Amino acid sequence: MSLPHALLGLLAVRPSSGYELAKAFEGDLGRYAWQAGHTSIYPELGKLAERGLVEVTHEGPRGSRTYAVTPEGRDELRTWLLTPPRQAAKVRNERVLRMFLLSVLDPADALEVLRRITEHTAAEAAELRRIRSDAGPVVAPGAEGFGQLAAEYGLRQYEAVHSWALWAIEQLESRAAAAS
Amino acid sequence: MSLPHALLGLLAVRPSSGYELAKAFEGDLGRYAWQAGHTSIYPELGKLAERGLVEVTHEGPRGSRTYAVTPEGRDELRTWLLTPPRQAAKVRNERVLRMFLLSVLDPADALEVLRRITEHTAAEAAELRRIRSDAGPVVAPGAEGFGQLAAEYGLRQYEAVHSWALWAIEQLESRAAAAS
DNA sequence: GAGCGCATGTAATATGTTACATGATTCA
DNA sequence: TGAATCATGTAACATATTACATGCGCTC
Repeated sequence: MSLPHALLGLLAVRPSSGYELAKAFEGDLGRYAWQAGHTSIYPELGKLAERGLVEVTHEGPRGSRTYAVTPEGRDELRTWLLTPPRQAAKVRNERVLRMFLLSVLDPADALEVLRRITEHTAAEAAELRRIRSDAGPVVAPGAEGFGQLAAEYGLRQYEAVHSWALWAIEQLESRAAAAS
Repeated sequence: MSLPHALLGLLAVRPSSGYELAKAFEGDLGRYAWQAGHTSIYPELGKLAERGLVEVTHEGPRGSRTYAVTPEGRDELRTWLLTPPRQAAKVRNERVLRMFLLSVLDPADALEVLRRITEHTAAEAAELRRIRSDAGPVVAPGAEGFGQLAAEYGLRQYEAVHSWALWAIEQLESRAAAAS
């Protein structure tokens, strides 16, 4: 259960309201690492506050409450990040599941899906490269670290899947040739 | 909710008992794509059987029941695989979450974790390459497709994370140099 | 003042995890 | 015959999703 740590991490970057945290999960975070909706975030913030790991530092308009990590919360987060997970963390990724199950389709269908994957991953990677070159070299020390980490991860991710799909297509085609 | 489709997919490769399916999730599948324990598998098999997507084809010793996909189940699986997910599938991956949150640690701690990541991913990738070369070229057409897909995916995955971690280390070090 | 986005929440339902529970078969 | 593994399941608890619900504040 990593939601509390995800929240501590986001709040360690910048104090935020539950609403802002929910937005964060819709971006790169939810795309590559962890997702959560506001209906799980609000109760979890309550629990973290009870445990003294976060606190409300500001109340704004429309009943908004800005939370920040406490020193205890920062300790907890640091310990969690520095302690290697005892067991290889398991994963839930529907995209990858779909990829693996392609082998049960007949070759024509599988090829069709694999081609879609190569197109999609190429487009996403190109977009990330474009953004990166627009942004220019990273200078601001410490700032924006999070988004940069995510973007570079995403780029390598799409490249890896792209290369995998090309390999899979080649396999399928060479098998088809061998069978004929 | 992808568990039913994961089960249909596994059973489409080969009819199996709930116990065998549970084992499958402990391997590459659970490592890269989707995890599930036996306590969710057994009830789900029951539901799939009720919906007519799988059926018991054999009862063995120790009360074991072998399930197989029905034609309806195969249709359902094919439709699911060929229909692109309307919305970008979200992800739950604790390892990636940990990677992204590294930016909240102080540089010395972050570097330590990043070095561990480079070592770990290099070792895993090397292991996968070793297995691949042991296995020799893939010849059996159709057979073993699943494990091969997973192994090649895993290899590219570890290479991607390795390269990402090296990039992140470089970033951190150049920032440290700029700040001094 | 109408509509949109901000901002928070609860309730019902579904799903997943942990702990508990049982018994058969195989192999040393 | 004792231990390990096969094989299935239930119950209690934790967590996540979906639907519902409310109201403020800003902008046109």
